[in-house]
This record gives sequence, structure tokens and C-alpha cells, in this order.
Amino acid sequence: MAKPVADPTGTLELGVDRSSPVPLYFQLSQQLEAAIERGALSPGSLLGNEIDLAGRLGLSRPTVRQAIQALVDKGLLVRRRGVGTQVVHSQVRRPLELSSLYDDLAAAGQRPETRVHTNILVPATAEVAAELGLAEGEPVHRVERLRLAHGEPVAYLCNHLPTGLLSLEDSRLEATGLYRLMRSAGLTLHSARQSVGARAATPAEAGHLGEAEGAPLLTMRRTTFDATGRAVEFGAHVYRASRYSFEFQLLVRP
Amino acid sequence: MAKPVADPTGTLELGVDRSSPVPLYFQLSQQLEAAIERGALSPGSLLGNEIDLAGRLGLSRPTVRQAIQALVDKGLLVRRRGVGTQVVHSQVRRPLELSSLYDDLAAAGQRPETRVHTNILVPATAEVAAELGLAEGEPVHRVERLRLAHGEPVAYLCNHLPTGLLSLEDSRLEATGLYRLMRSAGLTLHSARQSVGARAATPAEAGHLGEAEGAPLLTMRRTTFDATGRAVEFGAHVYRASRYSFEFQLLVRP
DNA sequence: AAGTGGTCTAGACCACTTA
DNA sequence: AAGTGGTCTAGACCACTTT
Repeated sequence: MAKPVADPTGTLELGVDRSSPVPLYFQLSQQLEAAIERGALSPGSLLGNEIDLAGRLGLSRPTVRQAIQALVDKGLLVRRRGVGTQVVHSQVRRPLELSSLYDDLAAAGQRPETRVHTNILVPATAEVAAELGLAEGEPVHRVERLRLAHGEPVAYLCNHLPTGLLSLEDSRLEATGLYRLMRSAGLTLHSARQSVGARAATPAEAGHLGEAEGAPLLTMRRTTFDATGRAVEFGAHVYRASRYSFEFQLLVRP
Repeated sequence: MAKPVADPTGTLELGVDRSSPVPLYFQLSQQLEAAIERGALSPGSLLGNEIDLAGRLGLSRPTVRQAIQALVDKGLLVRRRGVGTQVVHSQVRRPLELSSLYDDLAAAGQRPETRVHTNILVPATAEVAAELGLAEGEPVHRVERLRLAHGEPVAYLCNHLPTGLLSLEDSRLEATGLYRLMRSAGLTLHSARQSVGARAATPAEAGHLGEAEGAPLLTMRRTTFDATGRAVEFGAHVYRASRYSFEFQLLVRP
């Protein structure tokens, strides 16, 4: 019989609040995640079986399973039939998220700034129309921004958006990131297709970014979709390779 | 009342085989995915409510939900409370997977080849030890490979692996990809941390890849973990930016 | 043989959206 | 008001791993 190694000192303090509007499985999931994060559940330790856990918490087993499954999906726990549920052994944190360069820089304490170079309505080119699922020639917003961190250029961002989704005043674009603007306009971002590559800087890009002509740049093209799968944004960005790289985590789903 | 737009011609032919060892939810999930893929369920169409679907198939609602949830996780379906479940509107396919360059090239009909340049045991450097969770100086495999497609160099791959996990003969490395070797050695790959960047080619890299010195290269560093979270591989790869880019899809989890 | 997670059922009530 | 997905329960049986 495998004995749960977890919580030898009883400091786990799991328990749900049934008067809360927060779903029970989510409460449990958060508590388990917090316990893992602060080390109360150490890597490799067993969680204790689902039936007992359900009994102790006064929940049904499916509800406990749902909580555990959420953490398995996040990569924090691993289930093995006949063995139990273990805390994943090592490193690995951050899930892959639809992140915003602005927020990423802000979170890293890099004091991001934005300078709006272009903010106009243009007829959609064939490429933009294809990416956004519009007809060629339909009006679209074209926004070009220079993104800086600590006063130094980091990226040059060119985005196209369908009209009528949100208002894009320069002042708002300079105060925050595009994703945050879109979310505060009530758009629920759902998924994105990205392509990441590299190429040499053109003279114009070199000028914007303060790099030499021909310097290596990291390029990203991204189309973002809302909850119904409609394209809400198409971006073509270039990053100074000397100052930026993409970090992410992949999970294999069984 | 929203009426299900899906399957106007009744060609959906859903149905499960209870004598099959394949889980019922998985059978249903596969059938729905196939229907979406071949267009029998068109983008934007409603799936019909879960209760009816369960009744028609002789399944319980939770089982039907589990099948639908799998496709929601894949980004093919969207649920909206009070509305229904819809097929996502547009493009977007491929989920983000822990993929293998070799398999990707093979799937694209690019006739991949591998030339093993280095395949030795070396003491782990500080960096490699940190990435693999070993002590500095412990022996590790060091493998350097040139990957070609249609006879042209595409990438130069340098990997480090702990000893004792699998046998790494040159002949096997040249016949397939590293991930396939690891999987066939019984390793279950679980997650990976990746970092993608760009830089200028060093003279050695330029020589390997047939690029000019200083040409822009796409770089990837990746540490791969097995089901228990132990690092099983650390790779530092460089790709010819002119011939390769990373494509992937992100999903936002609510 | 015992213990684990994996799957499945047949209900129930609630929150949200739309009409 | 009607219809939808979101959550939850209290069981059941099975497949797999370990002892």
C-alpha cells in the first residue's frame, strides 16, 4: 500500500467554502496549486488517493478529480494508474499563455513604453484580408508601434484589426498593450496561430530599433481569434534578437 | 430556441461501439473531430444540446461532455452558456505539440536526413548539469547532428542526455529523430521548456549550414521532461532562418 | 490481493443567454 | 420563460501497478 508522503505535518489545510460562488473544484485546485507553489507539497510526493481526499473534504470523487485534472493539465501533477498522483519533480512552471509583450515587460520590471508611429484606416491588402477573413479592400486599422524597455527599443509592432471592435486612440495605445485594450473592450481572446522566425534587419527596421542593417531580428506573425473563432487581430512583429527571446512550455496530452 | 444547424442531411453517423476497448468519450470525440475536419460540421454551426446528444447516443451527459471538452481543449469547439456549442469559425488547426523536427519534415514530404557529427560521453558542464538536474562533471551524452531536407542543410542540433536512458548508436540517430528514439526506449515525454531566439551565425555554424557568416539564425533551447518531471534531454539548436520557422497555436484557458 | 486511477451512469440544481 | 452549458452527487465497474 502506497502511503501518501504529502503533508506530513498537517499544514496543508485544505477545505472548501460552500457558500462561495467559486466552484468547489476550482477552490480545491487553487489550494493544491498554492501548496505546491510554496513547497508544502514537495516534488515527487504522492497526493493521497482521490476517494480519501473526497471523503475528507466532503466532496464527491468526480469533483476532486476535476480539481486534480486542472493541475494535470497545467503540468503540475502527474497521475499514474495503480500508483497515485504525484507532484511533478522539477523546474517547469509557467504554462503557455496568450501573453502580451507589454505585460511581460511590465511584469519583469522593465518599464515598457510605446510610441505610436502609425494609426490609420487602410484598405486591407490581400494578405491582411486573408488573415482576418475579410474581403480585400475592406477598411482595417493599421497600427505601427515602437516598444521600448528601460528607454531602449525592443520591438517594432505592426498590427491590423477589423473596424468596429474597439476604439484605438493613440493615448490608449501608449498607456498599455493591445491585448489589454481588446479585453477591456469586451473581446474574449481565445486562441492564436503564431509563426516565429528570424531574418536580417531592413534599413528601416534597423533605424527604428537602433540596430545595424543586416542585424539578426526575431520575427513573429500572429493571428488572434475570439471565442467564436473570428480573427480579431493580425500582427507582424520584429524583435531585437539581442534583447528578446520567446520562452514557453509545451505539454504533451496523452 | 436555437436550433442545431449541424447535420442537416443526417450524414453525421455518430454512434459508439460498446464492445470496443476504446473509451466511449474518446470514440465520440474522434467522430466529432472527423466530422469537423471533413466539413460535415461546418464552422459556426451548433452541435445540438448535450442532453439530446446523450439520449440519441445512449450515453450519459457527463460522458458526452467529456468528449466535447476534449475538442474544446483542442480549440475545435467553443461552448457558450445559454447558447450552445459551436464549431470554431475559421482556420486554426494543429494544436501545439511536442514535435520532432525530423517528423515534421517527413510529414511535409521534405525527405529529412541526419548526419551525426559528434556522439560521445563528456562530463556535464555547469550549464548542462543545471538543465538536466545533474551534478557538474557527471557523464552525459553529447550528440551533434546536421539535419538536412531535400539534401540541403536546415539545422544544426546539439543535444545532451543523461546516461542510462537509451542507447544512441549513430545508425539509429541517422534513421530517425531523437524523440522517436526516446519514445521507443519507453520514455514517456511529458513537457518541455523552450526558448526561441535569433542571432548571427558564427563561422563554424555558417560552415555547417552553408550560410554566410553573420547570417541570421533561429535558435532554440529546449529541456524535455518525462512523466515524473525529470529532465531527459537538453538541446541547443540553430536553424537556417531562410529555410525554417516555428508554427504553433496557443489556446487561452478560461 | 489490495490499492490506485480511468471510465461511466442517472440523476440534480444553478447561472447565463436569448426571446 | 425556455433552453443552454456549468457544476455536483453517490454510487458502479474496470484496468493497471505493486505487494
